[in-house]
Amino acid sequence: MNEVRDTKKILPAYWHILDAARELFAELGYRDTTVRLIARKAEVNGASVNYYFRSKESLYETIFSEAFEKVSKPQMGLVATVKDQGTWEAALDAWVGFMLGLFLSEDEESSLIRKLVARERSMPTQFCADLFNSFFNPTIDILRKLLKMAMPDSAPEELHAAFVSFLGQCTCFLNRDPPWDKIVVCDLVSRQEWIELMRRQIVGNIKTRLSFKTASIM
Amino acid sequence: MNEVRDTKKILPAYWHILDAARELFAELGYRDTTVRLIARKAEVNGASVNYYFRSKESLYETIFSEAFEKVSKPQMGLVATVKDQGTWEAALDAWVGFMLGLFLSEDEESSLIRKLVARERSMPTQFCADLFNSFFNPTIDILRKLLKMAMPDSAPEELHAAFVSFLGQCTCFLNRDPPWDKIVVCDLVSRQEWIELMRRQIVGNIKTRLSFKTASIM
DNA sequence: GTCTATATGCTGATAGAC
DNA sequence: GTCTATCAGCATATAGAC
Repeated sequence: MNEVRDTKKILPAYWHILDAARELFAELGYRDTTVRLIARKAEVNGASVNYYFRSKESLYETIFSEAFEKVSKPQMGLVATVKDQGTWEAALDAWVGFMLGLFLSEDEESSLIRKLVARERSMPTQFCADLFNSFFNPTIDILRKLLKMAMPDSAPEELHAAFVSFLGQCTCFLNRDPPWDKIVVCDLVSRQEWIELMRRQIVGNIKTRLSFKTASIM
Repeated sequence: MNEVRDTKKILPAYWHILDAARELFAELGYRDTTVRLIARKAEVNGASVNYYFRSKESLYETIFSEAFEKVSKPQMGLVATVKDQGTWEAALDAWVGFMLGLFLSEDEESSLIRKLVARERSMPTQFCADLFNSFFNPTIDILRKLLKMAMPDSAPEELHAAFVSFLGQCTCFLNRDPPWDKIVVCDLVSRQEWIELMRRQIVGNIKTRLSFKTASIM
């Protein structure tokens, strides 16, 4: 930790570049972010970017892996929830809450993740495979398991339909460039209340359907 | 009609450019599609592209408006369904079926629309506003009306949550660049069966919830 | 109408002075 | 470590020969 702080004092340019690049890659995507733009925003010389980071590509990789390294920890907590809890309901609540928190929160870390995932979804770079292996696949595998617990007697294609339904409702918050932001966010309530409302909406769908089924049998 | 065919004979280069550009814009997006690529694919000289179409931008506009002009007609049919039908159920079925058909069908016309919308959602061009005015806003306004009919006593934010839920489940099929395609499509059934399955999944959610509510009151 | 040649500008990256 | 100057490459677009 002290190491990091010391380096910040010794190499301010390095950190300025990293901060500027993070913001620009998130805002404009890999393609439209130029080395010159990064240098100007970081208030350093253009050549410094390639001096500290070998290339634009390697700079992106640094920012990319750093961002998803942070998020893999709370996600592992979700796996624990599944194992400890006998029922799927609480775990499903936690899973949807985790995803909505990641894609709807406004804090810097969540916003960065959301924007990077959104960019990789519509214009994948060579690092998209890493995103899948280290973050996305493990996360959605949890959802698959939970749905299998919730709907043990359903056909594979029905399980998959429920899976896509959940995923679609969570990932629709990824793209929020204007004018699309007007559609998926809600000005009527606070952001935190909106997350809660959507969580109840998404999880409520399956809960109601399953309890309805059970009620019909009885 | 004969006019068009005659022009195709007289100006084959014009149509070759249009065909090549349509495919490339859909596949690579506006930014990554270059005039040189279009010319090479159309097997014409590079200067011809700017000769027939004033600029790359104006060529994109031609393809863009042409694509969404075609799709506005069946969408108007949906408005008629809402007015004729006393109930919201059939109209909601039709609405979701229309969206899924547009975003999950493999025919050229649907694929083009889907890819253009996907590109405009993640990296909007100056024509994104047109897309909203002529196609997207009218279409989702129908959904808003239908949900208001289905849930007349719900609070505005609850209506909006249901709205986002529907939209999310339909729009998750927009981005299908590998490896994301593996997630939202289903190899277990035919594409047409998958559309039907998802339609029942999406509409079934709200139907069950509402009938459950009604059953609880009784 | 179709071609070659070229203008102009931006990209990532680097060589070499200080 | 930081700067200026510059490279090679590709972008859109156009002028002018044929």
